[in-house]
Amino acid sequence: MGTTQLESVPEPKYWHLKTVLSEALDSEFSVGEILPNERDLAARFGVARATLRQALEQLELEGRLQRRRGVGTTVAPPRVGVAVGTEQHAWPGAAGDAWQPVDCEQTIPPAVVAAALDSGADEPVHVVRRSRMSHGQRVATELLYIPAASVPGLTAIDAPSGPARARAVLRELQHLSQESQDRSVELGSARADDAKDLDRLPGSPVLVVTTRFAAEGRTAVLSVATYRADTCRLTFGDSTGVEIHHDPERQAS
Amino acid sequence: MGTTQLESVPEPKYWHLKTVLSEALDSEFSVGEILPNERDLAARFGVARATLRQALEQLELEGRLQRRRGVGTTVAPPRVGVAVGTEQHAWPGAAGDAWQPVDCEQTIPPAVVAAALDSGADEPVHVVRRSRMSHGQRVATELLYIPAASVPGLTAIDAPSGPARARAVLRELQHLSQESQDRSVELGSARADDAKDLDRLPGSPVLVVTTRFAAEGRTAVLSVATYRADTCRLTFGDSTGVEIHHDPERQAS
DNA sequence: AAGTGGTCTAGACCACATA
DNA sequence: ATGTGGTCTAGACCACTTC
Repeated sequence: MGTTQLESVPEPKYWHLKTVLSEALDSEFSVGEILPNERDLAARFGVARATLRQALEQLELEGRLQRRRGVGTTVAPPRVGVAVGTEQHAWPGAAGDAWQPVDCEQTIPPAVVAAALDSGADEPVHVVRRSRMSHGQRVATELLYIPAASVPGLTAIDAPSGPARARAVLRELQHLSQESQDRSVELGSARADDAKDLDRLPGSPVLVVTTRFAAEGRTAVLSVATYRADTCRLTFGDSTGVEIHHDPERQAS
Repeated sequence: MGTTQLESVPEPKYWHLKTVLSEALDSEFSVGEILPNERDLAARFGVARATLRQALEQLELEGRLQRRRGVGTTVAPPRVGVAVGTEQHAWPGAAGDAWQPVDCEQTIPPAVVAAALDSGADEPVHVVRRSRMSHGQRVATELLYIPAASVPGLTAIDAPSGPARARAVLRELQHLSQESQDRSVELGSARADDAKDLDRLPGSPVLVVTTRFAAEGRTAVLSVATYRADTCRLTFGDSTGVEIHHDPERQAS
């Protein structure tokens, strides 16, 4: 065929825009620098603001940009690696883990959680809330579901709620001997309360890490940890993790 | 306070819409069923189509819906758990792994990859492309970057490219003795070629699993695997993984 | 040809942060 | 008060699948 292949599959404007912006970020901007506002940027590229926003959204999803209402759009630092797989046979709350107890209450868990705990559906459990900092920033919140059977020695002498209670529950947990732990990671969107903790808007993308700790043949603890997907790279395994980000579309030649 | 708290923080329409739809999906629809089209749905809820789409986008992100251009919107099955952390000290291509070699070529890697391989920036490497099926569906594509030094016994007698070549490279890899492997997981958006492999549109959310395999004190293989974030739940560790999805916003009472 | 989801426009108003 | 990003509208046209 002697004919020239001219854009038989024209790429969407926002996609092209994203590529252009991405290259500009690499070459002309430095971390923390603020970009022109959306209206100006849209005008500069000759597109509607909604189209420009579609490109910005993807760049934010990829961790290249950070947008804050009322403030502006800034160039994001590279994602921070947060270790998830380390403490192999330790319980939550073991010495030196990265989490900070926030609160604790005793309630009936959601149906899906009760099922995973294979406890009765109406059985109340301890729910410990913790948060995790990294590089001076809140990167995750966690809910720990702990059946009463997992902390038999727990007394009522401590405060019925609050950080002190949370620490008491976790302390009691250390007495169990752990058999195994299963972990899974999936994409989710932040619930209202998690979003608030993470300083994001509700619905922002998060990585949900669900861990089930087993002891004495049953599920002793269920942890649901919610990490900011825009700023976090979850690392597993032996060492500190690889650092590969935003693969350029084309290979260097 | 005797006053009634009336929506001092009114939630966005699309957020409320998402909640309503989510509940409808739980109670009134079954997996695979097709929803009314976007124009009808928008009219039914009295919102603009763009607003309705914002709700649908989030539900798709959470793996509750599947949308296909020209076809319609269907209720998605629960996410499939795909094991990522199993073969602890095995190389890619070891007997019984879940991957299928697709192609192989020898090129200069992107700069970020070259850096992670700590090889010279202009050093060509073998790039093996593989794909992974699960439950009859393509769930991931992978690029393996393998420096020539990692496969010293490789001969040129096989085809210079194609699946046969890929298998030859992987076979050669098994001779090395592995020291460690690091893994990390982060959110990304599908590049054009990956999107095609995964039967998604470019830019759709993916989970990028980067694994570095070490041998003889250096990086022997770098794997960048791209999983469909809408359909996959990545599982690690001892067993098959927990199954918790779409936590209802409020706890059961 | 008809129907679907995907892209795009040119506006408007709102919530939030900052000065 | 001003400026930012976030939400929302009512259209239009395009790409794709199916009939």
